[in-house]
Amino acid sequence: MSRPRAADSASRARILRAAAAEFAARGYAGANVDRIARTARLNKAMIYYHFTSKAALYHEILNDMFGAVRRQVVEIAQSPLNPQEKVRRYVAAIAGEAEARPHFPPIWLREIAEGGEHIDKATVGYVRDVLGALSSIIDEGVRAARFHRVNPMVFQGGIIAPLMFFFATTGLRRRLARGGATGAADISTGEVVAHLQQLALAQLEGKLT
Amino acid sequence: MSRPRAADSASRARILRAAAAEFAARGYAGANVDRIARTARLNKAMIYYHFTSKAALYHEILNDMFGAVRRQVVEIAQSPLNPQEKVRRYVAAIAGEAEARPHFPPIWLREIAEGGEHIDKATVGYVRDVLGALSSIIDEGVRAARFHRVNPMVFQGGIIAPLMFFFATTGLRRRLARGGATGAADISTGEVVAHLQQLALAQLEGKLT
DNA sequence: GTCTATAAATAGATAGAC
DNA sequence: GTCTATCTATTTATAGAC
Repeated sequence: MSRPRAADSASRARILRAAAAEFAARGYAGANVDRIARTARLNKAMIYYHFTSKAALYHEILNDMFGAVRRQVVEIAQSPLNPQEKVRRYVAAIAGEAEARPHFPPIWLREIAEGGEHIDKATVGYVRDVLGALSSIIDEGVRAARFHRVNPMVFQGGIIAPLMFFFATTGLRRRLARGGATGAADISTGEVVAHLQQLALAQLEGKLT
Repeated sequence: MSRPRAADSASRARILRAAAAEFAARGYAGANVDRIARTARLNKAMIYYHFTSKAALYHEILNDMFGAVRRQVVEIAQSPLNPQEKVRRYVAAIAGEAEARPHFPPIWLREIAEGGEHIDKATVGYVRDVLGALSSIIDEGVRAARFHRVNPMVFQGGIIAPLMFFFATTGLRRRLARGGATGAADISTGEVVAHLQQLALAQLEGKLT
């Protein structure tokens, strides 16, 4: 049998963990396969035993991220909750999946910066489904006369971009605070999520005008 | 005299333009000095004639970006406008400087992703001043009993992150639209700026609760 | 100021032993 | 499954001619 046993999967998992950290810290081009191997307490050849290439390794990490978000968001959209509650959970779900993966926010930010250079068809599908689920939640609220119609892309950007910004800047904000910047210090995840939930609902309920 | 004449400055400027585009597209680690030289219609040696290193070249671009934002924002904070108008102009100023430099949003997003790895003391100073100016605008509004007090960092993140997201995703959004995503198509800069101005003021004026 | 040529280091990927 | 050794290509940086 060629299927990996427990010990094999363990080293494969170590590679994935090490690679996620490396891609997050240095980006795709800056990531070093040899360093990934050392972090995983293995050698370079093992990476090419488990994965076809540096690119394939990266895609696996990318699709785990976007796949996890899609799963959560589609489930929320199909649930029997009311539209307001769905929006709150939508925000919390993205925050939750990002917080569960320290590499998520940096990799997400870099992909946006590259214009989605490494985004393959599978990833495009995930993003399409996430935006589709969001659209259906908004539609449901509009039909129930509780929401105003908003552009899903503008709405989504207003939520996910600040979220990724805050998760990714934890270290930088500390540094800025030491450099004399006001109010850059620690803000809790809960505060930011609550704030963005409120902001999201205020937009949908037309409280801005 | 060793000061460059017109022709010299022209090639220096071409290097800076080419480098900005390269760093934006591929990130610091991914940027290739030889490709920068070719884009600038020069050769690699000329880059090391005008700049001490790849890192020095990058810092010059970074500090031009953050310096421009600081100049604008400090001027707005010190102007005799009312606090609401200052907030509107604050949002528009960041959008304006970003739009004037196509490399600005991608480089900004990448720096956030790296936790400000390439941010030197000069850059930290710029960011500190920008947050300081924002804080003074908020304080002014609070004293005039027009604004509620908000955390400047949370507030700033809610504005600049969506702005950079939208500028950086122009190409990607078209691709997602072709891939079947709803509402991902073209949204104008004016719309996004107006939306974020409204969102900013709604927060400060306590319209969210 | 601008070029060619090259040094010196680094990195993705593979061969082949165990 | 795991390793060492190595090939090959790329890349930052510099020497030196014009």
